[in-house]
Order: sequence, then structure tokens, then C-alpha cells
Amino acid sequence: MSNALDNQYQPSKIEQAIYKAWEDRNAFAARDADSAYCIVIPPPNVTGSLHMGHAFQDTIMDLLTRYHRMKGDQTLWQVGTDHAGIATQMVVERRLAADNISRHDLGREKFIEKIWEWKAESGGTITRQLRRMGAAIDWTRERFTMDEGLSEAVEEVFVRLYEEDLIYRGQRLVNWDPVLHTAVSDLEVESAEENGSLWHLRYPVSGEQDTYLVVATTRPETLLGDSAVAVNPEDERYKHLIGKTVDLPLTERQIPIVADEHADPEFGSGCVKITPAHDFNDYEVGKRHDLPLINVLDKNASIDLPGSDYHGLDRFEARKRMVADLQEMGLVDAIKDHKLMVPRGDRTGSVIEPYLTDQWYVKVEPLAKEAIKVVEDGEIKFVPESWNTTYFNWMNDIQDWCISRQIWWGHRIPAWYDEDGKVYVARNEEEAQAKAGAGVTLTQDNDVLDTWFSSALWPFSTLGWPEKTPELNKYYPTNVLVTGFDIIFFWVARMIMFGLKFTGQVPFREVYIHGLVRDQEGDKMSKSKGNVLDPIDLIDGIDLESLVAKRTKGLMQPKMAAKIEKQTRKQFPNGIESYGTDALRFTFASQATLGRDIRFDLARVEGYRNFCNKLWNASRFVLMNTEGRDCGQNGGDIELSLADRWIISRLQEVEKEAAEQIDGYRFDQLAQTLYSFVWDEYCSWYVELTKIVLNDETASEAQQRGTRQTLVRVLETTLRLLHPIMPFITEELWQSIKDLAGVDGDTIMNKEFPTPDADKIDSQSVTEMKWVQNVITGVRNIRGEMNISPSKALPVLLNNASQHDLNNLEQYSHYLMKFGRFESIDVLSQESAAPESATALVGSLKVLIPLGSFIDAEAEVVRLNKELEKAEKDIAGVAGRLNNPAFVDKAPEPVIAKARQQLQEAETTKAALLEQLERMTAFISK
RNA sequence: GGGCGUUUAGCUCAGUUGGUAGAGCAUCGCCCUUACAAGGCGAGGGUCAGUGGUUCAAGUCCACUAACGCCCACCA
Repeated sequence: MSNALDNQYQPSKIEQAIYKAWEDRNAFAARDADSAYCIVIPPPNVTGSLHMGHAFQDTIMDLLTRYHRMKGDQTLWQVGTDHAGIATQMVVERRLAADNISRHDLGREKFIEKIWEWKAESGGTITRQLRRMGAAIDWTRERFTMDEGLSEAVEEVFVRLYEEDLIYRGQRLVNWDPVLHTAVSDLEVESAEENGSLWHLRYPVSGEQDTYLVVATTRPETLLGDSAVAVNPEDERYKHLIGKTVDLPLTERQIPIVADEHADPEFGSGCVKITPAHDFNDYEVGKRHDLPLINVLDKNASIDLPGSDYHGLDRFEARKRMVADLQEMGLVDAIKDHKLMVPRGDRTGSVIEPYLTDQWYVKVEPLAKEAIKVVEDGEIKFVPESWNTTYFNWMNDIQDWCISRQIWWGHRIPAWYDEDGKVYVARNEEEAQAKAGAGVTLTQDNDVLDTWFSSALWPFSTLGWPEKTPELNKYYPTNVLVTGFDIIFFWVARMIMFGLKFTGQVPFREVYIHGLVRDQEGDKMSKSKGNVLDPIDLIDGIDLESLVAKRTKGLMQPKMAAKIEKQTRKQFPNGIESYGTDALRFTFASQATLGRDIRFDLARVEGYRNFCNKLWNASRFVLMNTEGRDCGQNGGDIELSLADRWIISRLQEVEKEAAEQIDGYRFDQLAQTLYSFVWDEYCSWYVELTKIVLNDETASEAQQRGTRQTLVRVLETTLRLLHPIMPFITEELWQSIKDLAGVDGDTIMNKEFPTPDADKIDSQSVTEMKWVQNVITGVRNIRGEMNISPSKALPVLLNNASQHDLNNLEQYSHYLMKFGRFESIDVLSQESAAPESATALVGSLKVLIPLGSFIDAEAEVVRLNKELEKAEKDIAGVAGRLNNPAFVDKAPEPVIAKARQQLQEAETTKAALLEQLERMTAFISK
């Protein structure tokens, strides 16, 4: 970290070096304190890589952690990664498939070894990327869901739940993924409307010639597993058939006609075929009527009916054949187009099959009850609050959670079977053996647990549970969970349930739910659409060819490549510039509004990169004017100017707002507050005004010292305010100026977050400063409208000056002269003495610039008319209100007073403008 | 079928307990003024999706409508 600042901000020159310095110095370790602050990261997939959603989320978590560290809390941002069972297994399987190897060729043990190898190889990607984001993480505490300790927690939880009958094993209909050959939970099934058909099939009524019952189905191939036909008990058309049987086509079986509410007389023919082994509804109907479960599919979802013509056929092929056969037999009544909801596995996209298997379940209802209560009672708060509804809706109607998966990568279920199939659930094989008795041969259950089972323990398993560790004591319950709405059910709800169950406490006090990061068009970013942005590319920049290559590589549908390439070339003709981490983080903060998705806009990143540059250059200015000079670090008289007092006063207000905004999770407002303070107040006004003192040879040592001190100290404080959002640039600049500001410390991240001092709020200086600003802005406006060069010094006359104006003028004329670039200021003693001029109004004060070579009377008339129009519009609005008796009668006094004042001001303005207009027109006509 | 969200300047978005609309970017004009052209100064631009209601007063509260989006749900 050098002291000489380049004259242009170049993030690449500072960011990585600073991070390394922090890490080398172990600066991220928590500092001991009484109060604690803890956030656990939603663990990303261990072999994944950082996407925009992560970058956004990480920015917020890091911002909060850094803020609390600066506030003096003992902070822990607990990070780590998730083994992501199915996702990771699929990745590795795909890699093996490239060499024509299946996992079955390798066998379970070898395959798992391969996955660990892959983790070792690619597992560092995401943590490297987190470092690039500037994340203040104590890396010694990094955890992985399949670490030994976390795995013990999983076993402990499983055993305890089993012992309390909250985990059970049973044969149920599950969502079966025929590609993965595993059960998945309800949440892993995504239903979407698709075009299909509704087949109306004729089932001959047994023993009756030419009498058919027409059933409507979207799944004709499951006919082979039908065990009844249901009609509504109230349906007059079929009442007489209840209790009879039909001859099930394509089989030798006869099945009963039963009465059940499930059959809707309005839908289709009013008759439903009942296939209890292959449909969730039918399963329930089957239970009510004691119907047999006839399984006709195998784990690939092919027909499994040895001896049948359809045996071994894929379900969709079987469907075709069966329909053709039925048609031949004259048993197809009609085929109608029909839109239906098709359930697909979220990983494979294959059609999910309801399938009868043995699985492990968590009985969630008793857990959900407690989890609902803590949110109702406000022990856990969702931010924004509207997510409560979503949470309650789901929790109130929650189904048991199928937790077993027929895959290999994950926590193996801690259950063993003896030769008779008797199950022993235990923490480990020894314990199981002890339960079973010596000499009994045990085999462990082959299944592994749903990944979300271990994720549900994350807030306490990472802190050492089930051991009673100091970390658990210190940091649990954690403070806030920062996450996306998409995993409220998968993760948040389950953490709450398990947290309460096993620690007796909520896992976190608040849940900050953020939106999704979308592309500029508002589309979800996805690899297949080729609209993904890599946060690292925004930080480092990327040339067009590399970007195109990256976006078109490894597509599932290679034919999309051309389209993606075209679209990419159009959107980024010059690739992407390097903006740096700080600009990216500031962008995320500025877009972090509550309850809304983010449309990611590159123009904004550029704007905030420019903001970094502004801050950088302001700091250069400060350095140039304070380095090697006396800034009052060692005492000495200090005299503060109006500008000094004003900026210090404003700073107090900004400090107050900043803290409130962070505490309220309004990072967008925080960004806005700091941006405008730095740019519009510190740079545009304050820095400019300091030049007057700093370049004034007649200024006293105390005045110079006061200005230098204020210049550097306000900057130093501002850097601390900005640090949680922009860690790198603030550290770099802070290192350069800290000595001048009279502060010490190794790193800005351990300095206190600024807090306002009420004594430094100086409303008088704010008022007087406003006067100075108004006079200067008034003249600037005339310059702008008249196209007068800023370098041209203007003679200025003041007319109708009040005592108050005269006082201000006496004190601050040097500001006006230099900053306003006035040639002279003269106060007119008599109204009538004013020459023809362009006029700016500051309250009742008239600031005049006499007509001359650079002031055009006609242009002034145009300008005055514009102003007049505004004034008249104001008057119309306010007068309208005041003339309404009801308003004067009922509105609160301060509102009325304010309106009266507005009216008076507007009318003063209007009168002055009219007078000027008159003079101008008279002048022109002369 | 339920539930939720969004609709404000050309674009992306703010707008706290109702007091008469703001920012950034883009646009237009003038400036290379000794921190910064990734800059300075000035300007233009909005019937706050629509209708109705409450109120002295509605972008803000209520009801309905429309469009878009998301979540949940077994209609075969």
C-alpha cells in the first residue's frame, strides 16, 4: 500500500494486493468482544462457481459483517460449502461418461473416491472467487457438510429423531426420477403445463354385451395397473353400475366400479380409472376402497410385467402401442387435446413417476408447529415481512419429508439391517452391533440422505454441535440469514424446525430475503440462454472473443451457440471493461431494495466505477494539500470556516442516516446517501471552497490548519462509512491519509464505524451555506442559459438586500468572488439605481448581472418567462389550497403555515420577475 | 383454483407515519477552470397502469379492473 496515488483509479492495481495483505496478517479473525454478530453463509455447492446471485448475496453479508466488526462486535461470517448430493454426483457421472465409464462400472467405493478427487480439484474455485469479492472471512473456520464433525451432527440428529418416532421408514408412493433412479422430495419436482391428450377409453362392463364405461385418462399406459374405476356417488348416469365390474382391456382382469368423491362428474366422462400404484390421488382412493396396489413399472419407468406384450417397453413407447391396440379393438372412444401439468425432476428434466418404494421420512408436522410459532411470535422476522405469508402457507400444509435418496454421494443413512430385515438405527456400526447383539450380521442401508438434511443443521453444526463449544455459546442463535426466496422451503424452514428441535432456540433472528439477479432484459440468467455474467469478468474485464467462447462452451443445446454469439456480440461489442470489485459491490448495494428482483445494469456499474474514481481523485486533492503540512495532528489553534462547519455538520447527519439504513437493510438508500454526500456535497462544494482558503496567502495559520484538518478528517470518516460497501479502495486511501487525519491502526476494517456527535450539528452554518449556494447557483444558471463561459468573470450587483443578506455578504463575499468567478460585487443602495440586468432571485435578494456584451436581453426575456411560468404554477397550486376553506379549517397548523409561506415566496418571486420582464421588454423596444 | 409481487422521467430504480414527485444513466447546450473529461456547469423530460372511493389533501390508504411476473395446489 503505497502513498503515492496514481492519477487514475485502477482497481486491478490495489484489490488483490490488499486482500492478500489482510489474509497474511490474519486480519479476518474475530476480535474478542462481549457482543457477538454472526451470519452463516448459504453454503454453495462445493464444486460450483460463483454466479451473480452469490456475488450479490456475499456483498450483503460482507457489508453487514464488516459494519458490525467496525461497531465492535465479535463477528463471525461462517462460510463453507455443501456437498450437494445429486448435483455433484451428476457432474462426476457426466465426466466419467466422457470416458464411457458408468458409476456402476466403478462400484460405490471407487465412485465416491472419484467425487472426492473432483472436490479436491475444483472445490477451491468458489472460495477463490469469494476472496476476489473482498469477503472478510476467517478461512480457518471454513466448513464442508461432509466434514467429520458435521457428519456426526447428521447422525446424531437422525438417531434422535428416529428414537422420538419423528423419523420412520415406510412403503409409500414417492416422486421417482427414472433417470437418476432415486426418490426426490416434493420440492425437487417442478410442474409445468404441457400439451398432451386426454384419451377416452372404453372399459366393457363385465357380462354385458356392448355396454362400456368410458374413462378419461392422460396416462393410458398405466391401465395395466388399474384396480378399479371410480364414479361419483351422486352421478345419476352411473349409479346403477356401482358394485359391478368391468373387464380391464389388454388384461385378463376384472376390476370393480366403485363410488368415490374423487370422480368429478363435470370432468371428462365422469369415470376415473384408479391406479393406486402410479398416481397420488388414486393411491388415496385405493386406500379408501381397499384396492390392491399393482405396480407395473420398473425403476426406469419401463413396463415391468413379465409375460405381457408390453414388458420392457419404455412408458411412452408402451403408451403408443397400447393406444394402437385399443384402437384396433374399438375401445378408444375419443382422443382430445388436453393441457396438463407435467411433473419433471428439477435436475434431470425427466418426467417424474409416482412409484412405490421403501423410503425414510421425517414426520414434520410436530416440528412445523413450533417453527410456525416462532415466526408468529416475532422471534424470527422476515425482511421484508411479506414472506411470512408464504412461509405460513407452506408450513400449515406441510407433508412428510422424504429424506432418503438412492444415490451414492452423501451421508449414508445410519441404519443397519440384520438378516431378517430388522432395522437398527445407531450413530455408528458399533452402536448398531451392540443393539443387534454380537454375532448378528448387519448390512448398512444403501441410501443416503437428502442434501438438505445436513443443510438444515448448518447454523449449529458448523459451530460444533452436538459438542457444547464456546463458538456455539458465543454465536448461536445467529443474527441474520441472508438468502433468496427460492430456498425458503428447502432450507430456511427446515433450519428453523431442526434448530428449534435440537438447540431449543431459533437458528437466526432475522431472515433477509433478497431478489433474483436478472439480466438487463429482466430474464433469468442461465447458461442455456447464454446470458450469464460472471462477476469476476465484471471485476477484471473480459474481451469479446473470450466472452463469446465462454458463453458458447459446453452448451446442452449446441445449436443455441450461434444465437448466443450474435446476441453477445451485439450487447458487448467491446467486451466488458474492468470495473473492479468495489464498483461491483456498490452496484449490488445500490440495487438491494426490499422485495424486488434486480435487473442488472452494466451502466450502473460504470457509474459507480466513476464514483470510485471521484473518491480517488478527491483523496489525491486532499493529499496534495495536506501531505507534509500541519493538519493539526499535534495541536495548535484551529479556526473553522463556514464550509468547514457546514461539512462537519452534514457529516453528522450522514453518519446517523447510514447506521439507520444498514440496520434497516436499506442498502440502496445507504449507497444513495453516501454517493451524494461524497459527490454532491464534499466534492462539488466543500472541496471547491477549501481551495479559497488554501490558496489565500492572507489566511491565518489557524484557518489553514482548520481547513486542512477538516478536509482530511471528513475524508477519513467518509472512508470508514464507505468501507463496508467498498473495502478495497477505502483501505487503500485510508492508509494514505490516516496519519494526516491523526488516526492510527493497521487497517480500516478494525476502526470504529462513525457515529454522529450532536454537538457538531450546526444549523446556522447550514443556513448560511445555503445562502452562498443559492447566490452562486443563481449566477451559474444565468451563465448556463446565456452560454457564458465559466472562465469569464462577471460583475455582480445586489439589489433589495436585507440586513441578513448584508451580513452574509460581509462574511462570505470571498466565497462568492472566487467560487462564483465574480469580477466585482456591489450593493445597490437604491432600487431605482439598478441598470438593465439579468436577474437571479435568492429569496427577496436580487442578484444582478448587468447587460453587456455577454448578456443578451432577448435571451433574458426567454429565461425570465420560463421562471415566471414556474412561479405561476406554484402560486396556482398553493393558492388553490389556501382558498379552500375546508383546507384552512381542517389541515394542521404547520401545514397551513408552510403553504402560506410558500405562497408568499412565490408571489415575491413572481412580482420581481414581472418587474424585470417589463424592464427588459422596455429596453428591447428602445 | 388459491397466495404473493410489480406497474412512477427514454432506461434502471427510490419515494419512510397521506401535505402536491426524486436519483443514476441516457438526451441537449456551454466548458480541456491548477483532484478528477471515468470530469465541471446548466437545461429539458413524469395526467405516478386504469376506474371508483375515503380525506381539506392520495404516487402513498380502501375497493375493483388490466397487464406482466413468481409461488403453491391431485382435477383424471
